[in-house]
Formats: sequence, structure tokens, C-alpha cells
Amino acid sequence: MSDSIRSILKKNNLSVTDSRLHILELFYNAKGALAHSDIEKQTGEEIDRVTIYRTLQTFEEKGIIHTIPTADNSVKYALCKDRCEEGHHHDNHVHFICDHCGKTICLDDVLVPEVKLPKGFEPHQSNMVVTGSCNICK
Amino acid sequence: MSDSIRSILKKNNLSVTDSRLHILELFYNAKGALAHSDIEKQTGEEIDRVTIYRTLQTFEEKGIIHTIPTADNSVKYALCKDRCEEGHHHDNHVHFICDHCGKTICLDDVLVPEVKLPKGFEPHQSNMVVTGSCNICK
DNA sequence: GTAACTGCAAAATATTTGCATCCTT
DNA sequence: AAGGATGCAAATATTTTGCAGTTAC
Repeated sequence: MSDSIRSILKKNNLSVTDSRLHILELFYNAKGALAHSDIEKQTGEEIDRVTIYRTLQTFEEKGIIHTIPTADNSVKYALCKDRCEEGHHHDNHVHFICDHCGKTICLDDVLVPEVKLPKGFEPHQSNMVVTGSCNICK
Repeated sequence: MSDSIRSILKKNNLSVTDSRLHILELFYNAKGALAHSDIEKQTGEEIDRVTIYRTLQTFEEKGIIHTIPTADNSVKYALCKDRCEEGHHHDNHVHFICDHCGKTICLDDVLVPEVKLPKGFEPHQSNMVVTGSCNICK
């Protein structure tokens, strides 16, 4: 398992370091998205706050993770699916935020529907966020 | 014009103050959404930074404006349509963010399509944000 | 007159930057 | 050995809170 994480870093020309392994593992274990603060809590004193910022930024640049716009405007990150890893983000699934437990869940099977835009608008990327109660809370 | 803005405040049981009139007017003149920093720039020294925070919060609580989740995770606000003003947000139109000029535009005529969620998920509110190039930049 | 609103100061929080040191390759 | 990554300190930026003075009603 740790090896597959290691290979992701290598594939993206990133040095394999403890921090990166640790943080990336968190994403693989997490069902759903993580905020900076989530990562900070789960790593405790082990990783410096600044390193977390820089690691998240690096991962995002490499297309390993992507940010999710949330209803409460907090910053969250989630793993990209395979198709993202080429540099292009095809992050076309719906994100769900539970009003009760607060979790953000990637509904990988629910694709964002296309919409017809007015004349002159050319879409590039679509994001859809649904709030409500999730399958555990309700 | 100033009178219609005034009546909105009254309708929501808010005292009519210069700050509120001014900020609310900005929203009516603006095509699209405003960030806290936009408002700060446009009001200059006239309104205290803190007052802007509190005014935005108040307006949101009253359902006069709503927040928009943006791809870059900055906080933006836009006027609610009539239906929102009852307290329930029926903010069911698509938001468009232009990659070039950075503007956020409410596509009032483009409704957020419904999606079928997996079993157990109960939707409450949907948000859709499309990025690309707008009708002016392209 | 009273409750609500504002501005200022300051606290709390979040994010970014510089630099010396350490680690990966 | 060399370049990149980390940790610490500190600079910036953002948001919240307390309180005294002012304003709307």
C-alpha cells in the first residue's frame, strides 16, 4: 500500500518524503475531502503547518488532488481520479456535503450534468455541490 | 432607486443606515458577485472593514444575499432573487466564473439541473459553478 | 430614550515568505 | 554533492470580538 503511494509521488517527479507519504496516505484512507485543518489534526505535531500548506499546493499543481468549492467557503481537497492525473482535470462528479455530519463526499458515480449556457459563454469546467443529509445521517 | 433599496431593508426589519444602503446599492449595480475585498475597494475609507463583515453577515441571515462557492475558494456574495427573500433559499441558478476577466456572473436563466443521488442521500440545496470564458472575453 | 449599528482597537486565525538546515536522489 | 524539502520564525492577510460612542426609530 505504501508502495503504491510511493509510486504516485515518483510518477509526478516528486521526492519521496515522510510528510508527503503521510499526507497522501490520509487522502487514500479518507472517504471524502479533507480540509487543511483536518490534516493538521490527524498528523498532530509530526508535520509542520507550513509543510502541509506547501504539500497541498504541490499536490494540486501536479494534479494529484483538487480543491472543492464548498457551500461554507472553506477550502477542501480531494484525490483526483485517474483521468485527472495527466494534468487535465476531468473532475466531473458531484460533491455532496452533509448538513448534519459536515462530511464532504465525492459521489464518483454521479456525473455533473451539462447545461446549456447563454450565447457567448464557453464552459471549461463544471462543479456541482449538493448539500443535504447523507446516507449515514439519514 | 434609493427608495427601493430602502424598502428592502425595512421589509427585513433592518435599520436604514448609510453603510447598508451603500453596500446594498453596490450589489444592485454590480453585474455578478462581489467579494468582501471588492466592496472594500469600492467603498474606500467610507465604511469600516468590520462593518462590511457584519453587514454581509446580516444580509445573508436575512436572505438578501447568498454566498457562492467559487473554484478558487474565495468568498463571494450575490443578491438573492425574490424567492429567496422569504428565508428559504431557492438559489437554483448556475454561476459562471470567467477564467479571463475573473468575473462571477449569475446565469439567472440557467437552472441547476437535478441529479439522481445514490440511495440514502437526500438533497437539500444544489450549487453549480461553471468556469470558462464569458460572453465578453470570448 | 432605547435598541441597534458603527468604528476603533485588539485578539484570534489563516496564509505566505525567508532562510538555515536536513534529506532525497 | 546538489537540489529540493522541511521547520522555525516572522511577516501578511483575514476574520472575529469587545466596547464606547453614535444613530435610527
